[in-house]
Amino acid sequence: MLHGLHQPVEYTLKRVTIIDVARVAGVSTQTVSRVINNRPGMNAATRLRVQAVIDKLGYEPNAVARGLVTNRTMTLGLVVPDVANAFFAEIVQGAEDVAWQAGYSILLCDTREDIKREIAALRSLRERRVDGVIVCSARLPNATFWPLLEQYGAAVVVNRRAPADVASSVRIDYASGMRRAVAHLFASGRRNIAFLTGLVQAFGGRERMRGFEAALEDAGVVLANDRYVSCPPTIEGGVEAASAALSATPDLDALVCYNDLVAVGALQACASRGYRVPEDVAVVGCDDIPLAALVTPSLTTFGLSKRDLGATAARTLLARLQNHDTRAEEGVLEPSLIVRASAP
Amino acid sequence: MLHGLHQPVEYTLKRVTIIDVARVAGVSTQTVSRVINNRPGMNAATRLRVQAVIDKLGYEPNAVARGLVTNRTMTLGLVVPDVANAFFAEIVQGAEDVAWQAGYSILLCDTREDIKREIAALRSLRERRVDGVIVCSARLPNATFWPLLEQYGAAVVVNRRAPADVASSVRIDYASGMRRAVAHLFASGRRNIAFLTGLVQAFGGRERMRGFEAALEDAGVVLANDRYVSCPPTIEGGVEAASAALSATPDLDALVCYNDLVAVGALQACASRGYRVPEDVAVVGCDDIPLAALVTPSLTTFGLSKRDLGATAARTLLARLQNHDTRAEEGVLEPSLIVRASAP
DNA sequence: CTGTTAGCGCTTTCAT
DNA sequence: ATGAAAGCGCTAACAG
Repeated sequence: MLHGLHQPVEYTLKRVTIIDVARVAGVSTQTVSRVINNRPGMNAATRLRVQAVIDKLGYEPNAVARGLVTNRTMTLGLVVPDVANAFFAEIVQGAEDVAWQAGYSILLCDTREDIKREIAALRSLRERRVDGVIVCSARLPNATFWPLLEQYGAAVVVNRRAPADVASSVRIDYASGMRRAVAHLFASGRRNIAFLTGLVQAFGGRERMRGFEAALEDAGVVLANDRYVSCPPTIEGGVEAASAALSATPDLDALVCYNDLVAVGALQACASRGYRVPEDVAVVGCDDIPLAALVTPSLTTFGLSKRDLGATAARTLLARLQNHDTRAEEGVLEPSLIVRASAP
Repeated sequence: MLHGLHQPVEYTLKRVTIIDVARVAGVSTQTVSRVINNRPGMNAATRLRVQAVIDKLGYEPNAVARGLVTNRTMTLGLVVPDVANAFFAEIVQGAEDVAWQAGYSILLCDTREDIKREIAALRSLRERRVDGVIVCSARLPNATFWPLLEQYGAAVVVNRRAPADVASSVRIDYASGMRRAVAHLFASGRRNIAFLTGLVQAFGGRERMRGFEAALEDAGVVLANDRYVSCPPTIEGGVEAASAALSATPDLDALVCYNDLVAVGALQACASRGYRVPEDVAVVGCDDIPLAALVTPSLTTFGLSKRDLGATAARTLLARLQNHDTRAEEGVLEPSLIVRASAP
């Protein structure tokens, strides 16, 4: 085959390597390596000459080859159950931002709330040799979750507890937030309250329950069992649970909701049954998603920046990576109460 | 150093390699490689024996080493301007899902609407040797965008045109959607309309404008210049632009909006100025984001599943990768008109 | 059906 | 301040 004559562009073009640069610059590959890694102790003129060749040839370091020898990929795994959910999308954004600033990239796995896929994702990320992982997983039982995390040199779980030898943890203090939200209700004279609990098996659900009961105890209030209604954490779930609660106790004066979606559903149920919010019934949500400010009446809720949560998780992971630090951190972030029209 | 006696667990544990498996199983590394890659034409007993050793040792293939030799990382780059925006979050989810099913992982870059970061992301993904990229970029000018894409063997751009030798393209037919939405307005007797255009420099803005003008021409309607009001693509932008339009033309009977956020803003402006929607003024949005169904009155809009859009982009990219196919594809997806209360 | 040899592109270690 | 040699863990190409 004759070279250079009407040769078609190859589909997989051979890329410029460190060897090409070294040859053209008349130095060893080692010297080129020193330049691209910005290592000190080099003749300034040599560095400039090599850099010029790099630019001329359009050389780009191969991160895969580098990863093989250094055993670091500068990549973090991020596992979320549903990126289309604004809650997780913002966590992703916060984590990606911090990682990016530190030179790390994010391998994203959306498990679609599927436990099988969560397990598979954790395995795939290990094969890809990520330097660490951030995992948002509410459903996987500890007994299978923790051994999976232990295989990582560095892991951070979000909104869940983990033993210090397994992973670091960054979470919202739902208990405290819920306690203050319910206290706010009592302070404004509400007594006849019900709790739309969501599904209580997960960490966040249990924490909210703890906070709710702490607030009751603070106020010396005791509630019948039918004031607790479990429901899917969705608008539809909220509609149904609120309807059930109002049927059981028609003179209810407040609905405490698992999250803002449930609260929006509660708003709709109140409207369709002729209850005015907040005059007849106060409604409080949880998480402070963007929608909370946009519905009518706007929602009293508590929460914090999910972007901060993701950023904190990433910073925790990077600290562990960069300090070659083995001890786990526990970050518990305090949410703030946002008082709007639904429970003034 | 004595081995095995109170030896502390190393921070970076030496992992099991294909060589370890080969030695324990009493075969060559090649045979192990054949097993982990499921290659046909092997003695079934050998395969089983090797597999048993793999399981016992907990061997996990090193994707980095594999990537170095095969020149394929089974990783796709995905660049979006803002994952916290539901529009892009759903695209990410659709793309991730398709990629995952095909055994590919997603390296996510959120550029935060920053052109510099977009360029840097495209470079970083190249260094990481992704097999292809999906890029959502509205702002980067063609003159800098296209050369960047050309460096990739396979690229897909979303909601933007690209020359066939640069990238494939998957986009929503905004022009057609807008044309039908405006026709719907005319059909219900509206004549006195204004267009809150967003910022027109980007592809989507120009396409919407094309569709809007086509609808005018279809109906034989001519509009004064002050019926076009540009605005940021946000709720606040919509409030201001709608206010301006209603001040300029108090007897307006319809507002066509760049997207649903602008339309929500228009709704708020109408309410605060005493216009009833849809009795006095009809409002139509674009994109059909989840919020569109939740506001009061609910929003007439057009759009399609963003998840599908992302999935289509990923499928287009994978087809190119898997068929070693060099030719670009053009996917133009037709949005559907969703008639709700704001423009019945 | 299985083994041997070579090498992917880079950094590490040790010389010079 | 620079270079030479070795090897990271794996697969491709060929041989047997």
